[in-house]
This record gives sequence, C-alpha cells and structure tokens, in this order.
Amino acid sequence: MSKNENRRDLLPGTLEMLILQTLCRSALHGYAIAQDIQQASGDLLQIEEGSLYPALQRLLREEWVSAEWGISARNRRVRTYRLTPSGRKQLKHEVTTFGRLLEGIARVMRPLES
Amino acid sequence: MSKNENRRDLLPGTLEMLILQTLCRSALHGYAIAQDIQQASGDLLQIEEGSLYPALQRLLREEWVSAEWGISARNRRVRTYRLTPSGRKQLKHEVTTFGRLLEGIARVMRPLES
DNA sequence: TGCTTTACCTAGATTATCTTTGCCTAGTAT
DNA sequence: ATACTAGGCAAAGATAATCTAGGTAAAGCA
Repeated sequence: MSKNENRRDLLPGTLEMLILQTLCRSALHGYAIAQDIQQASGDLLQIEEGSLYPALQRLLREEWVSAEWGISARNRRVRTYRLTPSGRKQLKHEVTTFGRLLEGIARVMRPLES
Repeated sequence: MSKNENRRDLLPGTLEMLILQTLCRSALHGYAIAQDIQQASGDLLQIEEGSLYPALQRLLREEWVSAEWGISARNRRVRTYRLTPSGRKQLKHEVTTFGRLLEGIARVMRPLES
C-alpha cells in the first residue's frame, strides 16, 4: 500500500530561480514553464502545479514577472509570463546566493580536500 | 532601519545531510555541530539553534543518530550525538538524492552547453 | 554581584512545497 | 451526441522545514 515513499521533486528554495531562469530564455505560459523545466533537467526535476502557480503569484507580486492573457498555439486560453528588468536583476541575485550556499555545502561535504 | 534583508543561512532541505555528514567525522554535542558546520563552510552557512535542535530530534526519532549525556571539555553538561549504522546509510542516500537534484538544477541553469 | 559564554530546549510564526480538488475548453474517439 | 483525454488555470488544506524569540542553567571572570 505504501506508494511513493521518499521521492523529491525539487530542492526547496530553488523553484523561483528555476522559473526566472526559464523565463529568461523566453516568455512562456505556466503549464509550459513546468514542462520546460522538467525537460531541461532531463526529468530530474518535476514541478507540481500546486507549487508552480503559487510561485508565479509570488513572482507577480514582487513584479519580477509580468503576465498577460492570450491564446496558445494549441488554441487554448493561456496566461503568458514574462521576465521584467527587475526580475532579471533578481535572477542574478538568486544565482549568486545559491552559488554561495552551494559552495558552503560543498566545503562541509568534502572537508578532506586541501 | 532595515537590517538583514535577504540573507539566507542555508538551503532548505539540506540541514539533515549536513548534520549527518558532520557526525560522520566524529561524535559531537549539538552546539558544537552548529559551530563545526559554520567553520567547515567557511562561514558561508550558519545553523540557528531553533533549526538545529528540532532537526536533531527528527534524526533521533528516525534512529539515524543516538545521543548520550556527558560533560564537555569546558566542564559543561552536554548531549553528545553519534551517527548510527542506519544513519550512515541514510547519509549516503541523502547525498545521492541531493546530487541528483543538483544535477537537474545545473541542467536548467546552463542549458546552452552541449 | 553581575556579565558573558557555553549549552540545552520549546513555542509559534513564517514560508515553501505537495496533495487534492475544481473548473473550463478543444480535440478526438465512440 | 457523448465521453474521454490533454491542456490549461487556480485555490484550499496539509505537511514540513526553518527562523524568531524566548526560557533555563551552570561556569568563569571582573
């Protein structure tokens, strides 16, 4: 009866960075953002819709992305998100912060190398 | 008036791995674990006590660490934590998972390299 | 005496993610 | 016609992890 066990979809605290980075390449609608990230990661990451949309709301609130309604290539009503200039700055900032934390983790995890 | 702003102490979801790794080198009491991680990371990471002790409780509950009371070199009452065999297995597992997620993130963040 | 450091711990708030559910539309199969 | 599937948006509630803030206490020093 136990089913999924321990599988983790992504590293908490990195979703916004991933979204901003994805939008940095091209404006996309929500559903496509999730697919894009999953594909680009080679299926190592997966974005649940219940994580995605709240995250997009946060990004909108901070004005790091803008959104407008439109029609997709598949003829569906879509909301397309676009990186703002301030969002681009934020992306840079998050990349820096993430890199710093990662370096810290790396040092703790391999403490024996000079 | 604004003071610290955005500073992040660590990457959510990595604390247990860091603790396990630290205890893998030697048994330590709680306070020392936090100091050790901070030092080993070159001050890039910082463990708040309000994060540390709940995390240690979780690790105890899962029996990934054991604990016993004693007296420190500074003559203070301390609770010393030690990695269990099952904790060592868990550490390996967490390292693997973390590596996988990291690889996924890396692919998303540098999509242009072949 | 009082201050600082070391050391433990908990409660509550905050935040992020996941699970679940709901709604709607277009295209396709029956 | 009807049903099913995929694409698309979003909110509600649960769960989990971290942070803020506090409280306890003992050792050592001024």
